[in-house]
Amino acid sequence: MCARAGRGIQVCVELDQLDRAIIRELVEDARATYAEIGQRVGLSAPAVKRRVDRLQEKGAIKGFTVRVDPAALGWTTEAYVELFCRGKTSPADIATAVARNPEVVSACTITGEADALLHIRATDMRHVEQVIERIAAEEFVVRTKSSIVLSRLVDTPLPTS
Amino acid sequence: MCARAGRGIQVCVELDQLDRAIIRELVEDARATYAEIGQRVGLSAPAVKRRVDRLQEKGAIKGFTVRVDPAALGWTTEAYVELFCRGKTSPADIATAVARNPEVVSACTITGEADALLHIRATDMRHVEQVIERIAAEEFVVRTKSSIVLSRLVDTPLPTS
DNA sequence: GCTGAAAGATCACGCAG
DNA sequence: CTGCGTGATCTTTCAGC
Repeated sequence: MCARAGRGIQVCVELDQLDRAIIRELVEDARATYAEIGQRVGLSAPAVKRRVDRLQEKGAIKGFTVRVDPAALGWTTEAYVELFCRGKTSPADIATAVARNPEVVSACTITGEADALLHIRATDMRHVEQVIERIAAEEFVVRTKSSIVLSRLVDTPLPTS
Repeated sequence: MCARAGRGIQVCVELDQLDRAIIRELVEDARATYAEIGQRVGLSAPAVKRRVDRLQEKGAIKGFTVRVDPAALGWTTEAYVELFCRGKTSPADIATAVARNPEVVSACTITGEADALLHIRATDMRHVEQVIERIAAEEFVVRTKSSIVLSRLVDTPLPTS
């Protein structure tokens, strides 16, 4: 994933400072015009477009989307669920089981006592309960441990530095 | 946040099916043209734009961004950290402390044994350790419990239903 | 990086439920 | 009275060079 740049400095997929500046701008406002972005980072509009296209081809930019307020769409309740699985459960098993539940917005295998951690968004507490029940019913799940989110303090897709 | 609609049915900030369809399209590709979105949802381009503007004013749409591959930017390591705080620690205290660390991409107070759960993105394991140390050094933090992410299975901003 | 042709955004206006 | 569609105009994109 990471390659060695000309000067011998470790750089990830060859992103220079201009690429990073462009991405910063796009994270802020992905509908800004190329001319506007170019002005901020010191490039012409076509140059910005070429770099954005290249970043998309390289996979650094995976697409453009909209920042939505979950509450406005009715997703007012969220929970984190630790999954304790039996002996030989593969990440793939967990992935397929979890993929059947659209309410699971994030899932990963982790170190520690639990095997996986899920992040669930639901419409209300009853809905959360239903999702947890459905997941707990999977044959490889031994036990679950849930934490309801009381208040969200931070939510950004990436570190802002 | 939620208001009562004409017929007495509970609707969140008055989003109808067309608004939801438009948001679905924008989540998929926020750089799609209004004409293209209009074609998919059965509206003209100006009508789509008007609705998008209105959704932004209402706060349902908070902005447009780019989906970035964290690994491409060097954020290859992630961890979840449970925070155990002393007696009377307010969410605001946690928020301000956590805000000093850009590596914390998500933070919330939760039910259960721990008081808060943080999601950290870092460049490597040493970096994770540094961030945890810095947070653990906060005066109100009694103890932390960390889980390193082994492999990410799911990562979407919102439920896809 | 610049330029020109093609495409999209945006606005005012007229019209329907 | 709110909301959609149409057509004119202005801006942006994008492929030459």
